[in-house]
Amino acid sequence: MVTMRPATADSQSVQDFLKAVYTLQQKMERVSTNALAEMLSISAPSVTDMAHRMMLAELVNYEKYHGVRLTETGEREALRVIRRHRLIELYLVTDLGYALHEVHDEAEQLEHAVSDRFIAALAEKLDHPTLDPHGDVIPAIDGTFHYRELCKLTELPLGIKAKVACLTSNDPDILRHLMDKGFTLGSQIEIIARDPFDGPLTILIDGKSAVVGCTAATYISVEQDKGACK
Amino acid sequence: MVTMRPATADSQSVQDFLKAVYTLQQKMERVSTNALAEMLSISAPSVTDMAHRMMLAELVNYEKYHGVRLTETGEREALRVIRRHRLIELYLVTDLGYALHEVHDEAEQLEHAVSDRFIAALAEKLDHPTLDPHGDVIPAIDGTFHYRELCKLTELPLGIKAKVACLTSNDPDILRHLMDKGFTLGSQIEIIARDPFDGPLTILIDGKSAVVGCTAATYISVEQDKGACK
DNA sequence: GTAGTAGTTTAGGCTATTCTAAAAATAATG
DNA sequence: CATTATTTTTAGAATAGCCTAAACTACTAC
Repeated sequence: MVTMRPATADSQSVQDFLKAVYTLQQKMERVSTNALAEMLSISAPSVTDMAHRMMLAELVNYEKYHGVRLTETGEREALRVIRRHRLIELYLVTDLGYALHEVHDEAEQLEHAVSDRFIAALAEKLDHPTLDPHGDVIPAIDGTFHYRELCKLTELPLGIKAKVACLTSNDPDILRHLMDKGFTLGSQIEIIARDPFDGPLTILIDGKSAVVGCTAATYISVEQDKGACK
Repeated sequence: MVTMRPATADSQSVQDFLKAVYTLQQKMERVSTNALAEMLSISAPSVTDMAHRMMLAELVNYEKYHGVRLTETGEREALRVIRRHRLIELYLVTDLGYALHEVHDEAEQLEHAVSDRFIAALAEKLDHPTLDPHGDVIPAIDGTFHYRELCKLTELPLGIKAKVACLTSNDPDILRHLMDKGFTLGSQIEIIARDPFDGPLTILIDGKSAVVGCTAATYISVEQDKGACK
C-alpha cells in the first residue's frame, strides 16, 4: 500500500472489470467485491486491489466495504467495450459462419485486440446494427443506449403470443440447449402450460410444441406481440 | 538466475520472438541478440532472458554469445503465427476495405487474440489463398511453405519486363509511398534508366513513367515475365 | 599476441496482475 | 446488544515481461 498507481484504462483486466461492473450494476445499486470476484473468476483481494487502482483512475467510485459504482467516465468506457464486444459477436455470426454458442469466447479476446478502425469497418459492413446475435442492444458510438421493454419468458402469461427477443447467456452449453429446443430470435412463442413447483413449461415455438425446464427458460426474454408485458 | 521457468509457448512475446527469429534466420545462420533486440524494439538483456526461457521450452537452440536458431518445434510454431498474420492481413484488405499500409499493425494484434476456429473461417472464406496482400507466401496449415523465385527490383536488368510480386515492408509510410508511385501487385514493370551512385530508377509502371529512389526500390520484388532472374 | 571496441550477458529492479493466509469490519441472529 | 458468520481488506508473495548499469567475451587491428 506504499504507493499505488492508477489503473491504465486500456488494459484488458481493466476493461473486463468495467464490463463486469456495468453488468452487475443493472441489478444492484453498488457492486460488491465478491460479486465481481465471482463474475471475473479472480480472487476477492484482486478485486479490492483493482478497485483501488480504478478509483485513482476515476473510473469507479469505490468505498471500503461498500463496493463499487461506475463514474461517468467509467460508464462511457464500459459501453465502449460492450459495443465492441457485441459488434464483433454479430460479425462472427453474419460474416464468418459462427454459431451463437461460439461467439462469446472469441469476441471476449478480440474486443481487446482490435482497433477503432476495425470496429468502424465492422459497423459499416453490418450497416450500423442495433442488436447483437443474442438480441442484446449494441450501444451506439456516441454512448447512446436504447433500452427495450422485454419480458422474461418465465413471466409471460399463458396463451399470450410473443416473439423470442433475447437469449441472455454466455454459456455455450446453455445456448446450444436453447437452440436445440428450437428457440431462435424472432420465433413466435406461446405458453401452453406451466407446471407448478418450478416445473417445465410447455410451449409452442413457431407452431411446434416443445417442453423447456424453468431454469433454461430463465435465459429467454420475449416481446409480446400486442400490449405491455404483464 | 536462481531458477528459470520455460517460456509459455502461447504468449504474445514468445510468438513475436519466434516470428522475429524466423525472419532474421532467412539472412543469417544464427540470429544475434542485438538483431532481435532491434527488430522487437526491446533491450538486449530482455532478448537474452527470453532466449533462455525459450530454450527451456525447446523452441530455440541458444548458445551463449552465439545467438539463437529455431528448433523444429520452434519453426513449426513460427510458421503457424506467420500464417495467422498473413491470412488476417489479406482478410482486412479483401473483406474490410483496409489499405495495404494499414494492415500490419492491426494484424499484429489480432494474430494473438484469434482462435484456430477463426483462422479456419478466414481461410475458408478467402478460398485458401497462398499470397497475402504484400505478395508474401502464406504458409499452409500443414506447415508447407512454397518458396518463390523472385528478383529485387534493384537487380532487374534494364529493358527487361517484369511484374510487381512483393512489397516487402511493414512500415506504413514506405508502403504508402510505393502505392503513391503506382506500384501495385501485378503491375507491369520495366526499368528505363538507372542513375549511378545509388541514384533513382526511371521505370515504366503499366506503361506510365515514374521515378523511384533506390532505397524505396529495395522494398519491391518482381517476377520476370520470361526466363530466370539475373 | 595484446589492446580496444562491439556485442552479450549478469545483476538487480520495476510494474501489472494475480494468488493465499490472516486480520478486520459489517451484517445477521439470538 | 452481544456474538457469530460472512464479507472484505491487508499483508506478503509470485510471475512474465520489461528495463538500466556494470561486467564480461569475442573479434579485429595493429
